[in-house]
Amino acid sequence: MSSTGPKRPGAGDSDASAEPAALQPRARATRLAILTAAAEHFARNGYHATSLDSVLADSGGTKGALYFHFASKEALARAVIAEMVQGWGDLRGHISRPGLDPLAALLALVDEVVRGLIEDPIARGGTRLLNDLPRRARDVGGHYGRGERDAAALLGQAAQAGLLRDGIEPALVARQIVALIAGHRQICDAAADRHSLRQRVDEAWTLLLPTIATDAWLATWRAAKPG
Amino acid sequence: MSSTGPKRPGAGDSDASAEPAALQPRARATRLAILTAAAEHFARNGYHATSLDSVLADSGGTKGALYFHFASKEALARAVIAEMVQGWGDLRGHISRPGLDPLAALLALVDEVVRGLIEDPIARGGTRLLNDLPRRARDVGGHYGRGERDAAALLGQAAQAGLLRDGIEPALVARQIVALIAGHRQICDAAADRHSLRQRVDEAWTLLLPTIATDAWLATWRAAKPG
DNA sequence: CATGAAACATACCAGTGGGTGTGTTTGCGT
DNA sequence: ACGCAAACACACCCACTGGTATGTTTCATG
Repeated sequence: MSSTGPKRPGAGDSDASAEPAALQPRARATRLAILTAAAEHFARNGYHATSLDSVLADSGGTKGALYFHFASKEALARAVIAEMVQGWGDLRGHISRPGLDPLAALLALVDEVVRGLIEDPIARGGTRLLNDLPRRARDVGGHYGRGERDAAALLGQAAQAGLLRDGIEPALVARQIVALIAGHRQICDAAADRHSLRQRVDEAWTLLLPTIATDAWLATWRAAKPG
Repeated sequence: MSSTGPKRPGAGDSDASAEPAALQPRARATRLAILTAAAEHFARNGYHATSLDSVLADSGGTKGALYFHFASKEALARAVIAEMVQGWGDLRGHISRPGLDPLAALLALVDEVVRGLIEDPIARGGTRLLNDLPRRARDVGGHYGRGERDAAALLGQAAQAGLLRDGIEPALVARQIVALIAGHRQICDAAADRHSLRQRVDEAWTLLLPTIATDAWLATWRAAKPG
């Protein structure tokens, strides 16, 4: 009971992601192992159906290691989401290439997101947690809203660059794109066939792009895309 | 242990929905009360976070009543899904009005589905269960696939009636429509604002319909729709 | 090499929740 | 009225799980 013990990073105050950044390399490795194993279990069985014991069995860690790094199961889940969000943030810089118009950048961004939703356990677990976590524990609507704003920003730049048809509202289209991805991911997940996500999103683009983009942009795009 | 007891409808064989249809009116009432309360809890907290004690407290029933009608918690959840699916089946007949072209019928069908996703606890709980239920317990991809086939059928009729533009593939568009609805529902649910679902789906139509429907159909549609 | 904190390991606890066994009421046929 | 099954009520069980308390190892630092 005495508070003479060391202030453990996970059991600290109530902020979501402290990340003391003073972790020894071994600690970072075990933390990542637990986080990844947890994300995989969350992606497969959801939040409540995932037991910490099973996660620890897969990760090779123990209860002590877990509760040293994370204050609770909920904090562990939030850490998975935070890791996913950070990955999406890093993705922005990874996309920007010179000579890439805003619309093509949006295409590339979505492609990377889809890639993560298929391959990356963190992204797969995180997206599922957005719906499985109890309401108070998830930043309500914040993550989807951010995706919508990011897409709307790129679409706004595309509109100013004259790449979009007249009357196309960036915010509206952005909402549809995010919903499309979320919906297809959900359907693929329900069918246990997440690899078909790429094809479904490609089909969505073939239907959506002629609606929003100018003929000139479509011509250059069709000329540039493989196949 | 002796098998002299009555064969209880829920605890019967392994088929999903026996529905003995010989239930006394009181039994049907309690069954529906439990089913509805369970659907509400499933919709709010998901499958695993829902305790049978809490739904029984809400429904007024007891463990005895529950396990008389349903063999297990999983069977209860499957019954909610089955009820939702049956409601969607009945919806087909409820839509068909004379003088309604296939495309308008699709619009009406989607509108009724959206209405159910906002108001009907069975539909709200059932859709959530499609993702929360363990994989073996949910008809993998069957329900979404059926929605896609239904939409594709109506779009096929619309194409044959000359209501769609050239080059529009019914199956492809149907997949996008189902994904759109599923995605928007998911986003609205995450934001705890399910009433905005109608507006979001309306926005999707304003973006999608000009792409797939002929100008003639759009003219009559814009003339007929309120507002 | 001593020392204290960081980074784990292990045994254990207490609440919870799905499921069961048995008793009790309701309703229907005769 | 009587019997019997349907339809429920209630007490109980126990496996499981998140969390904790305490002991043990690793590592940086002087």
